[in-house]
Amino acid sequence: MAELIQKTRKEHIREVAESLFRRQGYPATSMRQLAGELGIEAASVYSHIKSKEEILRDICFDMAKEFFNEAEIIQNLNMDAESRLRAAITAHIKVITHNIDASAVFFHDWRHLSEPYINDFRVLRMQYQTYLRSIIKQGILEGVFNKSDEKFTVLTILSAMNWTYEWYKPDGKMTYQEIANNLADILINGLKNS
Amino acid sequence: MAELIQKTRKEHIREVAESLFRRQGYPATSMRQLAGELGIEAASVYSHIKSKEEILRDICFDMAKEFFNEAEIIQNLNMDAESRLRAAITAHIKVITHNIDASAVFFHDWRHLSEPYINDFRVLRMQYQTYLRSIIKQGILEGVFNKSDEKFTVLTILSAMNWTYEWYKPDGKMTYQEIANNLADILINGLKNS
DNA sequence: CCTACCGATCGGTAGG
DNA sequence: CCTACCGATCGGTAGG
Repeated sequence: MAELIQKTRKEHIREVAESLFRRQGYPATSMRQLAGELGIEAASVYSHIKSKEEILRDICFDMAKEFFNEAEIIQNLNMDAESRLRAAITAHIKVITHNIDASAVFFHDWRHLSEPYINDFRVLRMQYQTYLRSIIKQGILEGVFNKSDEKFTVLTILSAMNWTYEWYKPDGKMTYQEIANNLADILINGLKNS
Repeated sequence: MAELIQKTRKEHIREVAESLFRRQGYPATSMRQLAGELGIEAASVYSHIKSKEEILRDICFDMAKEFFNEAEIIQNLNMDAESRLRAAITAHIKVITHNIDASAVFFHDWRHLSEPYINDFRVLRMQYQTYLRSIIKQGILEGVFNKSDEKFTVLTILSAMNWTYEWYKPDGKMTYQEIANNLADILINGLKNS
């Protein structure tokens, strides 16, 4: 029971932190401000967390986990490259739009992690690029994607997807599926052999 | 002469600040650290600038000016939509890659501007989107781009372009023209009526 | 461009 | 979860 309450409180801290970090960035957000929005004293926050960076760490690595969970599902399905890329884009946009504050922190503030965490983070990033690259490679083998620079292609796909957190509004007129499909239309069409 | 020296020193401060802000972000960079890299005392920096935020302001609005200078040239040329979009992408990538540190600050740290500057900044951003949108509209009128959501299309183009500062290396194997052309190939091909 | 310094605020701890 | 507090550091100023 005590554990249940503590977990809920910690999740609350996490949510408020995500919102503050998103709006102001990690370094510009103080523990006093975080505590203020929670309605407690700054020192009290430390009953639930070890340090300010622990919060950032949790946000960054939990987000990474979300992306990889989706990636693993897609990798284990039997699909042609075009369908797989569309599925990968949809899954990626789903994770971003369903965790919009955490996504902003994930993309912006990972560089404020200290060693060795920042290095672990960079490794995960590379692995995710490798996953996307395998889809592009499959498409080239299938003869459906043109043979442009694979690394550049992956970076372009990531670029187009990752900026979504900057403008996506949960109550906007586009659902995440519509965003993903439009994005997939442009990117897949753009990569196709004509 | 005194003015010339002062101007050079101010530019030096600006360059070092761009590099530090890029690596650490604006809030996480202290004036003492900036002074340290310049080889002077923190208090001495204030002989050349009024405040820390003034440096950020100069970086952000000078970058905006660069983007708009290019945009104005392109708007005044007589071109079909496809060529105009390619020119716009090339110009945009040129500005980013030629000011790689300042670009990172521009995209990351504008939100640490105070009023009224942050609002001015947002207005400029909207104007730039309107400019890109006019190109998309032209393309739809010409029947070369498909009739998808214009706002979304513009945001996608900006997304794909703006992430470049994250991975571009001046000594990498791709020139900025190659990046721009590859990007234009994917985006224009992706937007085309088939 | 420096020394000397300001008030404010930072992340975090001790001890209850 | 609080009071009381720590040493460190912040952006910036006075006065030369």
